[in-house]
Amino acid sequence: MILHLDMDCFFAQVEERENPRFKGKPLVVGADPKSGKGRGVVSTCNYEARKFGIQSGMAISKAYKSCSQATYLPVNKELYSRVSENIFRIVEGVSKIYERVSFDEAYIDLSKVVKNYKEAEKIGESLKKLIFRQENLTCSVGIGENKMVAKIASEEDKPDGLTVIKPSQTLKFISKKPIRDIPGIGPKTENKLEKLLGRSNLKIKDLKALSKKQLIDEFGKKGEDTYFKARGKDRSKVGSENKTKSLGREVTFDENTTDPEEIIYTFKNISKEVSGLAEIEKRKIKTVVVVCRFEEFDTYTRQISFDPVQPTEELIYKKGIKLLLRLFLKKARPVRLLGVRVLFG
DNA sequence: AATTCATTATCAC
DNA sequence: CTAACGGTGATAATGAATT
Repeated sequence: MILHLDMDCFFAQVEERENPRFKGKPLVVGADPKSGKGRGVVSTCNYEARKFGIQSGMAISKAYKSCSQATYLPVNKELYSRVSENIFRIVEGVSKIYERVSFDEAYIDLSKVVKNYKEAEKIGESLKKLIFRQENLTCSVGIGENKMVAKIASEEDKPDGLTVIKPSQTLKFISKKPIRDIPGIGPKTENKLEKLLGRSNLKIKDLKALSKKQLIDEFGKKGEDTYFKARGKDRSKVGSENKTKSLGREVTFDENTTDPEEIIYTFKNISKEVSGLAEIEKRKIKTVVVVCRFEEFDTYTRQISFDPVQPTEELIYKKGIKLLLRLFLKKARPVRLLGVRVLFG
C-alpha cells in the first residue's frame, strides 16, 4: 500500500506564502523572461498563471508572450529546500519507508503502517492536515496498491486532493488515463507507441493490444515495465536515500558564443563550482564528463575515466578543458551551453 | 568472456 | 504561422576498449 505525496505548484505556493501580495494573480517561478528574450523555462506557476496557458517546462519567452503582466520570480532553491526539509520531517513521522523524489514529491510505503485502505485514507488526511498546519501549504495525495497507481491517483483531484484507489478499482481507474500518465512514458515513447498502434490519443488500456515480446523488442526493459503497468502492475520498491552517483553544473550563455576566452572562462567557473560541491561529498571521483550544446541544439558529451582520486578544481578543469577544446575546435560552431559533471568512484 | 569505458537517448521534476 | 527550450541527475542501450 503506497501513498504518493505531491505538493501543489510547490515553488509558486511557497512564494505566495512568503509574500501574500502575490496571491490571486498570475505568478511564474523560473528563468528571467528579460522582456521576452529570456532563454530559460518555467519551473512552476500558480493556477492563475495556468489560466493563460502557462505550464511547467514551457519556454519562458513563450510564457511571457502569453502573459507579460504576470509576476516573474527567480527560483529560490535555498528557500524551497528549507521548506522541503520541514515537509520531509513530517513524512518521516508517517513511515520510515519513504522515497524523496524531489523537493516536493514523495512516496511513502504504508504497508507496515496500516491494515486497510480506510486507515490509509485517514493517514492521508492527517498528513495533509499536518502539512497545512505546520507549513501553511496544500498538497495532493494519492493512495494505491503500488507506486504507479498512487502517483496517478495524486493527480486526480489536484490541487488539495486526496484520492484512494483500492486494488479492486485499479484497472477501471487507470484504463481511461492517457499513456503519458504512466511514469516512464515520455514524449518519445508516446510517439513511438502511437506509430505502432496507428493512432493517437492513446489510453492505458490500449496498450494491452501489444504483447510483452513486442514491447520488449521495441523498448527493451522499459517495454517490459510498460507491459505490466498497462495491467496495473508495478513492482518497483519505495527506495530510501541512495548515495549520489554524479554531480555537475551546466550553463546556457545569454547569447551563443565562439569566443574561446569566454568559453574557457565559463568552463573554469563551472569546474570550480563542481569541485566545490564534489569536495563536500568527501568521496573520490573516477570520471569527468563535459557537455557542449551548439546553436542548432545538437548536444555532445565527452568523458575521461581514471583511477579514483580526491576531486580538486585543477583536476576537473584540466581533464575537462582538454575534452572540451577538442570538441569545440573540431565543430568550430557557436556554443549555446557548456557543462561539466563528475562521476563518483 | 566479462567488465569497464564512451557516447547517445530518454525520462522525471 | 511557427518556434521559442534549464538544470540536475538517473538509467538503459550499444559498441569499443580492456582485462
